[in-house]
Amino acid sequence: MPPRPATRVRLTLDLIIDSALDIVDLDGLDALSFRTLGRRLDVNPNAITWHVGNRNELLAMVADRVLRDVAVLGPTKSWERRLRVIATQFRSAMMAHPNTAPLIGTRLTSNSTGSIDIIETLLDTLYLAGLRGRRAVDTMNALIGAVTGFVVIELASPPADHPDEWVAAVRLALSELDPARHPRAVAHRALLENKSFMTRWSSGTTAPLESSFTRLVEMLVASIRDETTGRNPSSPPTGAGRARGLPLP
Amino acid sequence: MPPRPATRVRLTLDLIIDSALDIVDLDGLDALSFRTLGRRLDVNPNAITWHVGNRNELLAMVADRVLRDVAVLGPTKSWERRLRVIATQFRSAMMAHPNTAPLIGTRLTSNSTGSIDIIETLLDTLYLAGLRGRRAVDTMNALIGAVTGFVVIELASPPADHPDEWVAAVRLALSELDPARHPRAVAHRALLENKSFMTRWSSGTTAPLESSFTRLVEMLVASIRDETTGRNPSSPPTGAGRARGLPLP
DNA sequence: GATGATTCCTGTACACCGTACAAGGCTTCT
DNA sequence: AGAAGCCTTGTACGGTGTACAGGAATCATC
Repeated sequence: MPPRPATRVRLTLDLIIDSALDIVDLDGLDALSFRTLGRRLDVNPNAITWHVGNRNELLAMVADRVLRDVAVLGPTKSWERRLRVIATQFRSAMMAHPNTAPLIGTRLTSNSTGSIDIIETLLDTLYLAGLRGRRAVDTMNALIGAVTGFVVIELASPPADHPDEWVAAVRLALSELDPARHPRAVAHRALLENKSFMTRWSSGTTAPLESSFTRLVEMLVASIRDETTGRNPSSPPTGAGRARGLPLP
Repeated sequence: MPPRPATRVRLTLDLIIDSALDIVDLDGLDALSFRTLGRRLDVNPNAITWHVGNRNELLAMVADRVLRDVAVLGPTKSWERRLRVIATQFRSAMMAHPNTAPLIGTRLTSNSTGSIDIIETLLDTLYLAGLRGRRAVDTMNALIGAVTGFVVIELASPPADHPDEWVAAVRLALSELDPARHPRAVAHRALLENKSFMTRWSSGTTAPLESSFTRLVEMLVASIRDETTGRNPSSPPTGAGRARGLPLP
């Protein structure tokens, strides 16, 4: 190992955030401290404090970094496709850094510049779909809350303490279901095992709820479409037949 | 103030969880530590450790307590009403203890007994609506994820450090919107101010997104209804049959 | 009722955390 | 060269979770 170089590398906010994100990705949110970060950057922990001011602010910056490139898309596609793209874009961004999910779901703050772009894009898309005014804003909120919320919960992490016995407990509870008390659950058992909220033992990282997520997006899109249909011929709903499960002419 | 009674009050799990929840409700999640809890119960902190084993497990217990009584309803109502009731029930439960939102949104664990009941109720309700098998499970997941996720994010907390200047920053960003770059946002500014994700400065505790939440629930319900009532308003793309606003039996 | 085991609680100790504060080097401008 | 700022280090403090050893209380059993 070479001795420390004569000229120190200057610390940058970008460098700090990148390293912080690396630590979180690798070892989880709890592993991120000024000391670990300082060790990784070969720098006194307080140097980092000087740049970011505060642990909370550091976490906010990390969260912003994760969501940086969501919803920058050209105005090309139909509103349905746009909504789908934005939703999956967001999910992909979070899936790339699953350990940051608690950050996104927990704090109100978010870099104002980026979020305004998202809002603009969403409002414009909903305008395209035929929604106006208060209804458009409410719909946008419903979309944002549902999609981001779903993914945050999908990525919730299992208990770090005694994972194995916890897995065993969940499996046992599922296998011991009483057909008299929980007939529906019994009937769907195979579909529930590790594949549904509350009956899974893996986080979305290793056991993604992909089909449920697209189902959610399709429900939301369909409800907008059905509501505004009649005034908007724009797109012959691509994949609508599959989504709605109806026999199409 | 009377001196400490001769016979100590025995510590109970219930007592511990109640006190923990009190602390969280009053002073937030960060204020909950074994020491504060021990002080409140007039007990050595390690006594609590003995009962709960672990901080994480304590938090899990608190989360379970909050969601204890969700979705225990008679089989009476129509499936639409049932879904609405469950959704609002859940939201009310969380609103009663907003500071626990990060817990619910962050950890995978949940008391298995209670959650099976919720799953049973939901599956049964969706069966009533006409959904079967894999599709029913996916829909259930979509509902759970969307509803709980929405509320968790709605209750996300503002930065505790410098609240005032942060509020000012958000307001400023909103007032400085460039009509050229963000026309839709400008047009809806009044509807956005503190009333939408990313453009609000208060958490859902003081500024609930009520109308957006009911909008979400209605979208989800409508999409199920339109999908399963098929037959009569079907073939949406032709525009002849409006799928919206028809009163249902 | 005495005895022994189990349950419940206290005390102490340790490593780690965020952060406040003083002081030192380095860069850059004058 | 000197001054002024930015950037970094060192030290210290009160707080955290938790491991561990032991004391007290309760209970079961003889």
